[in-house]
Amino acid sequence: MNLRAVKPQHETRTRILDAAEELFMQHGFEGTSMRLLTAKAGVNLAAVNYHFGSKHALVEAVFRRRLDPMNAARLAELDKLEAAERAPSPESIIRAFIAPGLRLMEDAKSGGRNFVRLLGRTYNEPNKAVRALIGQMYAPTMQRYKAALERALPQMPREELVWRMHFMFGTLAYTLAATDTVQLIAGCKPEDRYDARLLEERLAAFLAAGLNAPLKNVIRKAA
Amino acid sequence: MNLRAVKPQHETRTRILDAAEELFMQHGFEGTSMRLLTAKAGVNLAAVNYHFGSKHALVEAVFRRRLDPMNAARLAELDKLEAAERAPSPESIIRAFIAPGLRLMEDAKSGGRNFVRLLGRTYNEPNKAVRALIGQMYAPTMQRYKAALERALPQMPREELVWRMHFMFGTLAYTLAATDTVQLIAGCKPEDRYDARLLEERLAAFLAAGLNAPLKNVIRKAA
DNA sequence: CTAGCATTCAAACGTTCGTTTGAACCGGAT
DNA sequence: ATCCGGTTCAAACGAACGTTTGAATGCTAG
Repeated sequence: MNLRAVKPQHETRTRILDAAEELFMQHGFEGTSMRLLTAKAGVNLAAVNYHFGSKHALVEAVFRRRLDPMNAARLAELDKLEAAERAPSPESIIRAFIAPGLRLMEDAKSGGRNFVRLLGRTYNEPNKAVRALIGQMYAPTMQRYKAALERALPQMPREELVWRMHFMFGTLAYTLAATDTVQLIAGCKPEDRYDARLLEERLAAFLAAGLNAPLKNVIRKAA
Repeated sequence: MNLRAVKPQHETRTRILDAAEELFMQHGFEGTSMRLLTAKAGVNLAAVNYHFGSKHALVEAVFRRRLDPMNAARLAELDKLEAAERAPSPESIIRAFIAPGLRLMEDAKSGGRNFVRLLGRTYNEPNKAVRALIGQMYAPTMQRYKAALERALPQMPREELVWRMHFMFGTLAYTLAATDTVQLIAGCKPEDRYDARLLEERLAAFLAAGLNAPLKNVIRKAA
């Protein structure tokens, strides 16, 4: 009954998702028309509505395909970390969070890099529905990491920690998006742009230092 | 001859710019139609094309109105700093850079806050023309700050500095955009959300620590 | 008072958008 | 051979888009 199902099952779906990933990254959601998208995917114009129902549902599917495994990986890394040591350092927690994203970035062939850049962009997406979608997909992961960091930094005021997590999130988002705006300051070797190992070292060093920054004026004024 | 020019000169232009600032922030460029925009501004549909020429030219004008003075302020602050002390600290340079943006954020009445959030979003704007526009507006400022930081951190490899500036830029952009995505980690007192003094302390502490992070593994691997 | 100019206005332009439709197509089961 | 559910296809839908047009309007200068 499902001999066909083995090979080309949902092949059209996949082709659409891949094309959408790339085009959404390049032109944004509203900037990508169904005609351009279906042409790139090599499928009929009506295929998106047939397989996904609507353009918005396609957007949701694009994120769900990658984001669910990615957040699962983040939680798994944190589980592993907390099982290994009783009190993981802030830096190791940071690494657990950023590693899955960077891993996806290295994967250029299957489109992971496209998705990572798309994701970086979408943190600042104007469209409310899209932002809400991302927010609810991230919520469980963020809660667990927040709790882990609170345990790792018991002396830090909760409010300050929230802000520093916010800052970290911004750094990661902007770095992953890695638009050509980077050229503003330019000067890095292009071949290093996508070296995830190197980037992880750089990010982890920067973020860990920022997260552990002395509290100085902050404490007094926040009180 | 220009009695009219004194009071309502270009009043329509200003109304359009203000409305565009707010709507672009809320819905993005492509998500904001001319009809919605002109309705909000209380002007005729054709007014945008009459006064600005096209929608894209309006986008450019929106940025130019705020960005040119803001970058001028950044350069002025750096001038003042370098005149006052022979070797300004990295943190003081950071403060000089972020202060003009934060100052704009405090100004809720004249729409400065709208613009700051719009700007934060636009660093990751998919539209190539818009990104190029922003890039060229920022280029001179970035060059001067890069040079200043190189002088303040002579021991840091140029390439590493570029990355850390990149990280800083991301943090700032994300923080200014301050979408409701912040709610992800939530927990901060709402009234503090727009306290620029407090936010400057938090940002400066975080960024200075990140910028000064120990080089550790980075140096070896980058070499 | 009137001629001239910048501005505003309602209406329409042609294009492109996301979506829908109904027929055509294709294996596998009856 | 026949039917059938799942899928693809060309064509069309109405709506919304950015822009253009040409007449109306209001002010200023002569």
